[in-house]
Amino acid sequence: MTKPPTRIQQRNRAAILSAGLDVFSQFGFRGTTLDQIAETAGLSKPNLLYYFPSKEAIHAALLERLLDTWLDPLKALDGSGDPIAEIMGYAQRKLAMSRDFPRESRLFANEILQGAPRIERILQSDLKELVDEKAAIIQAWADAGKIAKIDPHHLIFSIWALTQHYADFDVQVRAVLGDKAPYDGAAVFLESLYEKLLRP
Amino acid sequence: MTKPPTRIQQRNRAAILSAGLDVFSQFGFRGTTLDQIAETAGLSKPNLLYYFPSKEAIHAALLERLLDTWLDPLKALDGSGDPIAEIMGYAQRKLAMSRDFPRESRLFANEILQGAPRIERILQSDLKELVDEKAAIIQAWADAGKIAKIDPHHLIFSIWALTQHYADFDVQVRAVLGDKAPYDGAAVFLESLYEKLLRP
DNA sequence: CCTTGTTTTGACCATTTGGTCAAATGCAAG
DNA sequence: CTTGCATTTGACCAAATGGTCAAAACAAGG
Repeated sequence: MTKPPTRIQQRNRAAILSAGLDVFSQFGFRGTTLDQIAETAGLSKPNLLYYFPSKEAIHAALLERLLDTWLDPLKALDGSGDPIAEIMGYAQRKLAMSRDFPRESRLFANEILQGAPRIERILQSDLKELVDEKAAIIQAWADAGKIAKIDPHHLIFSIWALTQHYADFDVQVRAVLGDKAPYDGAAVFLESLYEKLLRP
Repeated sequence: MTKPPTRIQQRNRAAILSAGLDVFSQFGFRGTTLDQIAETAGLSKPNLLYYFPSKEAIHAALLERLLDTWLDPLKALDGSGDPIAEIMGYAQRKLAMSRDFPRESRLFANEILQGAPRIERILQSDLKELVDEKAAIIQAWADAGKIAKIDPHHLIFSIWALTQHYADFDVQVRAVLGDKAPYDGAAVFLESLYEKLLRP
């Protein structure tokens, strides 16, 4: 029986994960040092390693937590709902995740950029399975004439690309937009884009 | 007067830049080691440093070469051409760059993800200027009723996001698509998407 | 084949990095 | 206040890392 974590454990583990998210999402696994995480978390390096056995373990914990929630918006896409509203809702939920959890988005992006060594399996099994399932729903909608005929896989890719872009390329977006806030304009743009793309 | 490079110099500098592109584009600046580059280039580490004075210098040379060509497709967008064909052409050129130069795309993505420390200035000056100029052209087309009324900046972002996604998230795309080739489907999808989005 | 400049390398160095450990400190229940 | 466990830390280590340097190997023209 594992003992329940003390208050100190909860606080420090949370601080480490948040610090790790900060640093890993910016520099990737190999570009991140334990000292960086320790300093960001406000702990000494040996103290870090009292809570997590290794750099790998921190990274793994973050990835696991991420994968748990990352696909929720897609899972929520409901085959019995209104097609256009469902897809639109998915895109907007995903955009909200970019706005509210940009570090998570960048952590994921970094992992994929590096060839996804730690999650390739999951991509090929769980992710592919989920996407294929939802793509079939979208295909059925298209076949029934409820939405326009488009490739459902590329439709899903387009939602990923368009929404994550605002988190992953944040610096570039802000450099180009100056001081204008990105997300309101993005929401309007996406709404209009998918409205026109999906209308049969 | 600087001496012309010998054949050996040309060959080795090219090998180093190609190796650096391989490694930097995968692991980012901090995640990359000189030994990795040296091994990929088939040279010893001191020999590497005979051709480039430092890791920084290799990275800087790559970024400079990249920025030179990266914006060419957008520069080619012609205000006096046919609006829809021009934008469509830009999207397809950009998609071709993702297909033909995925390492360059990932090098850029890595740099932006890390906060663009080495190119933020350029983004804020040159890139913003270019984008604003082309956005004005697109805005004029919209005002004249030649294309639909959409936010030109977000339109440009959408082209970046949709095309670079296939290079930067290559692993994920292939995991989901299985063995189907991504780029033909992507080209068709983009064509249809922008056709519908832009038609007034 | 000799000279001169180019290219390559083995040995080396200081710093950084991931990680260990024994000892010290903090803390809460009895 | 003490005892026992949780927490923290300073000192340390081996390996990796970016980089240097003098000497060796090589190439080409005279």
